[in-house]
Amino acid sequence: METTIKMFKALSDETRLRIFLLLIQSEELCVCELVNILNMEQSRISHSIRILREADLIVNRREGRWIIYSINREIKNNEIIHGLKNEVKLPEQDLENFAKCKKKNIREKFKCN
Amino acid sequence: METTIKMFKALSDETRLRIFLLLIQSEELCVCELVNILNMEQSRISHSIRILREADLIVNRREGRWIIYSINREIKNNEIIHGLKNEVKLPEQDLENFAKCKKKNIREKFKCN
DNA sequence: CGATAATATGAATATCATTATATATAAAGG
DNA sequence: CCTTTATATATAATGATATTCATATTATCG
Repeated sequence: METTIKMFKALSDETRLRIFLLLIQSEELCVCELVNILNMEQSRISHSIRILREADLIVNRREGRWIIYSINREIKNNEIIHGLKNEVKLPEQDLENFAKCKKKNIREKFKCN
Repeated sequence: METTIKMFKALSDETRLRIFLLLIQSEELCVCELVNILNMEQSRISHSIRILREADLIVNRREGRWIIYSINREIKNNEIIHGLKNEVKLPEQDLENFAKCKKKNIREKFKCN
C-alpha cells in the first residue's frame, strides 16, 4: 500500500508522467535528451527524475559524462504500470520531439545542447 | 492524460485509497459506515470523498437520510484500476472493522453512531 | 414545526510540492 | 590542471493539499 501510494504520487504530476512514459517508449534517455524533448529547465527535469527514482520507478547508470535513465525492470510486471501503458498516450508533441531528438543523436556529438 | 493524472492524484493519499478500496470490497457504503470503519473525523471522510468524486472514481445516491457511495461503473474496465485491485490489499484492521460494521448493520437502526 | 441525525461545506492552519535561480560536483578534453 | 559539459543539489518563492473545528444543509421523526 505504501509503495503504491508513493508510485501514484510520483506519477500524479504531468512532468513526471511524461518523463516516465518517454522512458517506456525509448528504453533509455539521459537528462539532456529529456531537456531537449520536453523543453524544460534542466533542474526541473533532474528534480522530477529524483522523485521517480525515489519511488523506485526508474534506475540509472553512468556512461561517461552522461547519466542514463531507464524504467526499473522490477516494476515491469506491476499490473498498475501495465494498465498505465494501455490507458495513456504521450502528447503528440512529445513523440515528435522524441523522434527529432533521436535523429540528432546528441550523445554522439561533443556538445549536447 | 489529464484524467489519469487526476486519478493518480486522488488515489495517492492513504485515506482516499483506503476509502476507494473499501468501496471496491463492499459495493456500497455510506459516510457514517466509513467513519465507523476508518475511525476518522466525519469531515475528513467527506472531504476525501469529494476528491474521489471529482476524479470520477465514485458516484453517490441518496437513500433517506443517508448518502450512499459506490465505485463509478464507468471506470470498472479501466486497466489501471484493474491493476490496482490485484496489486494492493487493504490493511487487516480495515477488513476487520469492515466486517464488524456490516454485522452492526447501522443503517437499520435509528442512530448510526 | 422543532429536534435530531447524516452529510457537506467553509475557513484557518499546517504541511508539503513545484519551480526557478544559483551553485556544486564529476567526468572528459585539451 | 584548467575549462567545459552534464547533472545534481541547495535555497527560496510560490502554490497546492490535508486536517480540524465550526457551521450549514437536508431529511426524518415525533
